[in-house]
This record gives sequence, structure tokens and C-alpha cells, in this order.
Amino acid sequence: MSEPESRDFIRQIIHDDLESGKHKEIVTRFPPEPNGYLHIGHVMSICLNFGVTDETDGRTFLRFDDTNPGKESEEYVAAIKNDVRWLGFDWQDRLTHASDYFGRLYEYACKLIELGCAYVDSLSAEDMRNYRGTLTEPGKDSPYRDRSMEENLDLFQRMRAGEFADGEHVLRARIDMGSPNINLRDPALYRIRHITHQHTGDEWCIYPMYDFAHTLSDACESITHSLCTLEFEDHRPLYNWFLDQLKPPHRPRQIEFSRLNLAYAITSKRKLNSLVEEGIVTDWNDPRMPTIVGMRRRGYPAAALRDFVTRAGVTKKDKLIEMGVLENCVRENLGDIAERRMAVLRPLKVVLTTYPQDEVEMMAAMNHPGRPELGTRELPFSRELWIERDDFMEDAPRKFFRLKPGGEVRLRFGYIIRCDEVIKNDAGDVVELRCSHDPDTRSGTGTSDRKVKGTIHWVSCQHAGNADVRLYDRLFTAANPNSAADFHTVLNADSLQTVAAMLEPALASLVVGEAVQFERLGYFCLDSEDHSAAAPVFNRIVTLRDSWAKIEKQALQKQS
RNA sequence: UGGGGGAUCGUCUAGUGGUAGGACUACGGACUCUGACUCCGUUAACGGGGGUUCGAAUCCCUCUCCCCCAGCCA
Repeated sequence: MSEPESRDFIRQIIHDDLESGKHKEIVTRFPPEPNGYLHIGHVMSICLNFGVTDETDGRTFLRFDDTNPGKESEEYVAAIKNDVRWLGFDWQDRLTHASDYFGRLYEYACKLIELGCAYVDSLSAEDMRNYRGTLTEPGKDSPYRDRSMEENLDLFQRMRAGEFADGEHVLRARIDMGSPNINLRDPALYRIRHITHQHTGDEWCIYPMYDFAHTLSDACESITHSLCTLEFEDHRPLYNWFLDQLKPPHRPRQIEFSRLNLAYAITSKRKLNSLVEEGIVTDWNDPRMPTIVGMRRRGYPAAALRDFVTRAGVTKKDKLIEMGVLENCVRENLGDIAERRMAVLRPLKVVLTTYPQDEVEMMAAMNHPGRPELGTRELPFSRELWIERDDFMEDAPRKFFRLKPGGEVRLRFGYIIRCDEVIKNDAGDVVELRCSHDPDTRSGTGTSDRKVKGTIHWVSCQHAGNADVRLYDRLFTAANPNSAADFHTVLNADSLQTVAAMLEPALASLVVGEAVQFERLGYFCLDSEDHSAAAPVFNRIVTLRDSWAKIEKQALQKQS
């Protein structure tokens, strides 16, 4: 029974650490900075950090890395909590902030000074940059590097007491200005910021830097495995240096994995923010955004997102994953659970000349072809119907199985009809079709069992509901917009299209948060922001696979 | 050209000295009252060159390419 299922390299390390007895329990943390919304890349990190502790009965902290007041806010804290919960994870009582540890961090900093491992520098930011050297040249020591321990302690205490202005001094680690690893060239530990912190108010006017705060927050929470992305790989020596000098009771281990990049999407907070600021999208939760709030509003199920990052895997290799993988996960999830409905996105009128003027028949329609237990609903059928414009072609190629002049097609859950006449307006556009139906072919009860190749969907005109349906496409035209010099040059101008659709009556009782399949079209849900009963608004979550579109595309390519 | 990482089908990922496997895509077919779903099949990869070995994706040498780092951001 027990397949030797392959573990990713991090789970392997964790497994080994448990097996060897190095750890009795695994403790991880998801440490977002509350300065923006979470995106698909964070989903990866959340699922990994909470995943490994779910699997091993460990614990995971949700820790807000709030060390840079002014850039961070409680608005984001609330949104992030909501996102993590929605994704299906529970931090229980382990909601923390780096700022919870400011007191202990300050003591650790003092200890570093006492150890001769930190000093107060009074160089300007610009001078500090000049002293740092470059990638190929070593830096040089600050003239303040050899201040006495007593002077450093005094200065640092006065920094804390608010005696100095922003930028006047900074606490730095005393490591090696000649190190080939720039992170070790006396990195800054504390800077002065006379600003109110969203969590600690005015208690502090000095704030710790990421490397220092993060390492020791991990230690304070007895994190066993501190999982982060590849760009922090060359911070690890610094991470370990802090632990070596300060010897906290718990020694966490940092392990890095590669980020998840989604093709045709960006995940830089700065760039996502400019999409919002410049009005290219409506907000962070625009359904085209790769943010968790955006994908949720779009209708992507949390389970599909979890499945997606599992398929992407955990490695150290740079990855750019095709959209199709995500879309496939969404389809797979929704295919099982979404009930089927009928809606016409681009309506074309059909009049059944052979059908009685005032008759209405109720057709039984299956709610899910693979799950009969979901039952059926009644679909009103009448003389005048809407069908999809795309389902009629005047000059149809051989392989076109839908309606064409003189041709026959089945109306799903209805009758087989034949197109007898095409009505056009003065401009020559097709505006209506006159068709006749075969009364012996009613679905289920038909006395004729003859078959036609095509089946199309429809909605009865007099019973149709109206709705705006928003059709989304990728935001960018380039697979890797991150590498474009200016992402504006690779924006997809047609990422949003709104159509006035016709709906079957049962759709009126759909509730926000529930996805349905519009047969032959895709999966849809009500828009959580803009929908109202008076003016329904749907989002297209994802299309169905469409092999006809592929055939058409190939035909077009042959022509050109 | 300092330091740190990484190279397996188009994409993602297994494989740690013994038949290179899976998923997504693509292509072909079966089925179908959703051109969906499902099912079947096909194409398709170890970055290059040396070496060790009966045998190398895996070990050694070497080359090449890609990513990250010079915030008082995280």
C-alpha cells in the first residue's frame, strides 16, 4: 500500500530531520509584509509552509513582517488573513507580528554591540553606498567602525530614545567590508524612523532591518525550517552569522526554493500596483489580476489553486508555468461540482414556423451529465428562441456540425430543427433564422430516434433573463512580461470584453460564490462586486476546451 | 570579468550507477443530445565535450547558457 511516493527536496529534509530525531515537531512560518495583496506566487509559499506542518502534525505561524512602517498598513493585514483563510489554512493562535518581538530584538542588538559585533555608524546613506564597494571591488571600513563598545551602546540607546533625526545614525553589523558576499559587508541592522507604526504606535523610533528581524523572529518562534525564495540564498550566511553570534535557544534553518512564475502574468507588487494606479485594471481584485483576491472574484476555487501549486512542485529551478496548467486545474475542479445551465452570449433569433404561437413546453434538463443525483430542472421551450451567433454559418465548411441553411441541428434538451430561411437587414447582416422543428424528436420522449451530428444550446426568448457577462483574457501578450523593459508595451488591449447575454430562468436563483457551467461555453459565476438582482453581472471563470476553435485556427493558418 | 544558485520532452516534474517515467500541451482516433467530459494511441527530453565503469541523467574534469546580489526595502 505504502507507495514510496517521491518527496520534493524540502519535504525530504523535513522527513530526514524527523526520522533522525533532530526535531520532534516541525514549525514553519508564512511571513508576508503587509504592504500589498497576496498573489499566485504567495499561494505557493502558503501551501508549502502550511502543507508540511499539516502533513507532520506541526505548527505554522502567520507572521506579519512589519518592520518598515510607512509602507505597511492594517488594511493589508486584514486582506492577507482573509486570503490565507480562504485558501483553506488555519494558523489557530499563531498570528504574530515581527513587531511583537521589537523588545527582544532590541536586546539582541545590544548584545551584538557588547560582543563587538555591531556598531553605530554615522555615515550618510550616500557615503555608506560609496563605502560598500561594488560587485567586483571590496568595500572599505567606515571611519566610525572602531567606536568603543560603550560609545556604541550609548549611541544606540540614544537612537532608541529619540535623540537623533532620521538618517543621522544607523546600527550596523561588524562583519567584513571585504567580503565577496555583499550582504556581509557590515549590513544595516537598525535605522531611525520617526513615524507611527501601525501596530506599536509611537513606542519605537528605530526599526530593525529585514535580515536581523527575520532571523531572530524565526528563532523567537522556534521555527525549525524557514522556507523562502531563491533570492535570499546569499542572505543565508548572514542569517547563520546572527545565530552564531547570538546563540538563541532555538536555531532555525533557512532553505530556499524557486519562485513560481505564471506565463502572461506579473507578480511584482510594484507592477501590480501600477496596473491599479494607472487604471489598467479596476482594483487589486480585478478578475484579471493574479492576486488571490482577483482570482477568488474571478471564480477560481481555492482547491484548484492548491492543486495548481502542487503540480508546479518545489525545486530550485526557475520556472515559468503555462496558463493552461492553471486553467486545467480550474476546469477539472469545476467540472465535477458546477451544475450545468444554458445561456446565450451573442444572441441570434430563431423563429420556429412550425411551432404553435402560444405554446410553451417544459423540458427536463439534467443539472450534471455525470451526476444524476443532482437532478433536473425545467427549461421552457417556445416558438421564438435565442441561439449563439457562432452556431450559425451561411457558408459553412464541411466539418461545421451546427446550423446552416437547409441544415439540421439538435437543440439541447429540445427538438431537432432545420434552417429554412435566413433573414437579413439592409446591411446584409443575418438578423433572424426561420426554422422548422421535427415534433417526433423531443428529447427523452421522442418517437424518432434519428440523430444529427450537432447539438447547440438555446434560450426561450419570452422567458430569457438578461445579464452582462464579462469575458476575460490574459492581461499580457508576452509570455514573460516581467522581462519586458516596459510592461505597457506588452499589455493585451482585449483582456476584457463585456457582452449582453440571454439566460435560462433557473439562473435567476444563482447565488454569489456558486459556479455554473454554461453548456458549451465555459464556467461562470456572479461577480461579487457588481452583481445585483436588478442588473446581473457574470464573470467567465474559464472557457471549456474548444476543439472547434482549434480547427478554425488551423484553417486560418492554412489560408495565410 | 566578485559571490551565490540552476540546467531532464514545448511547459512543469520524477529518476541519486542498471529499460528515462508522469502531468499539462500538441497531434491522431473512439465515444457523445455539451466539438465538453471520458477513453485509447502518437510525437517529444538528460545543455556541449571529454573521462571513470560491463553499464552514467546520476560519479570526475571541462566548457556553455540562464537566474540572483552593490536599499537606511522585504
